Amino acid sequence: MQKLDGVEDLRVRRTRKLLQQALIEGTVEKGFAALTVRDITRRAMVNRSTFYRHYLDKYDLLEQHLNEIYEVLEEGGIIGEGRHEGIIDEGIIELFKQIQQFPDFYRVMLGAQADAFLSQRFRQQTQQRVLAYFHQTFPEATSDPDTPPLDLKFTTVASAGCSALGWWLEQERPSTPEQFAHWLRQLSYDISISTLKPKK
Amino acid sequence: MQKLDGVEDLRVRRTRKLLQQALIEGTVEKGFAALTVRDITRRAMVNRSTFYRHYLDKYDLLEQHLNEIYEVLEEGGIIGEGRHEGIIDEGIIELFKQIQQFPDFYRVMLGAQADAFLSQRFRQQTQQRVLAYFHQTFPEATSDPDTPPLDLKFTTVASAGCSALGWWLEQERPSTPEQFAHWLRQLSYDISISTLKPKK
DNA sequence: CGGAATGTGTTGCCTATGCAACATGGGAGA
DNA sequence: TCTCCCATGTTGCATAGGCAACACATTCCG
Repeated sequence: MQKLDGVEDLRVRRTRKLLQQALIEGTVEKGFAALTVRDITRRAMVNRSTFYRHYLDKYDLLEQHLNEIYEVLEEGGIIGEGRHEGIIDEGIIELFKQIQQFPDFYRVMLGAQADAFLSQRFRQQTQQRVLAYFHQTFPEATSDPDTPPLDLKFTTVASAGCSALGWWLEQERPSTPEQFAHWLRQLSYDISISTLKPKK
Repeated sequence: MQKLDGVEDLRVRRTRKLLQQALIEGTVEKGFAALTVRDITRRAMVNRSTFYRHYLDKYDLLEQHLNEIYEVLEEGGIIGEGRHEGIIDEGIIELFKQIQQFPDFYRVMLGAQADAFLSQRFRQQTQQRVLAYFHQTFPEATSDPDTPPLDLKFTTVASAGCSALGWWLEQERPSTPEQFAHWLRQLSYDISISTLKPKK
């Protein structure tokens, strides 16, 4: 429906935002599994039939919400077009500042009381994106035959990043984004990136 | 437009709620005076022209929001039809529980950094309502000629109640609604109500 | 077992809202 | 002073979304 300009209509953006918000809040309250489409639409003050004009079901809503989150990150130059160092230092710092904009979202995705389904989904997506990002950035990279395969390294980095993020979100007195980015860089750089030879 | 059933349309309720919410948040951020209709509608994700389908201007929005808040309180039996003791103990306790549902609202109305205009408006409205309530509840009440006139007493109670509420909202470790209601009862009861002779 | 209750998807019609354009007015700066 | 800019209100037309009703699947309970 209205693929092209429909996205620009204020009503469309508002409806989708309300539904996504209700998805997160609802998951916090009763968990993703127990959440019905009715619950979501009631909370969002959106008619149930309207839900189906945008999404196939609650899984589709989740999926699209994830995608839009990633788009925000990519537009911010955090993943994707950015410079290579970008993802290591300034990029990660930017990421964390972004995260502080959506605290509920990330808490449900990664925090201590994260929803099981959402958390798994998020990590899967993140792994895929990180893999794609590295393959695009270092298209012909190779690693020493003695070391683990590249994909294993990337996957490990992505997973470690998610877990570290979850830990960070739960700290009482969180360290600064800068400090945390530095730690994360140390943790991940040696695992995988140091052995790469960027083709550029 | 659509006075009767229009109120029931989900879109209408949603739009009004979003605008009222944006009013409060916007006031917190930059103050009521500096807030423009554009600011409000942008934040609420509502078209500016739609704003004027519901409200005359930002003052009208504020006025109607106040009225709806009071309606909620009255529906809850806190003011109005309630028993006389209602407003003194159980009623006040209920009121405070209600208040904890709209923390932002009351903080802007009464808290330490309250907006000057909103705060004044709210106190005015509250005084009027309290006056009307007492006159309706004790239609023929009289007071000792040596003591201050009834209206002065009522006004004082209303004002004191607002200030006490503001104080309560700013406490780090807020006392329970029950405890606070008890204090407030002691403060206000002797001022005015103790000398009344309810007609009913 | 059988029925009541509840959730999921879907459809057609009506309406609230978005959008674009306009006139108006006030404030800031050359 | 004369612009330029921005906020306010207002309007006509296009459309997203509300509502009601439906068929169907499911759970639950006597």
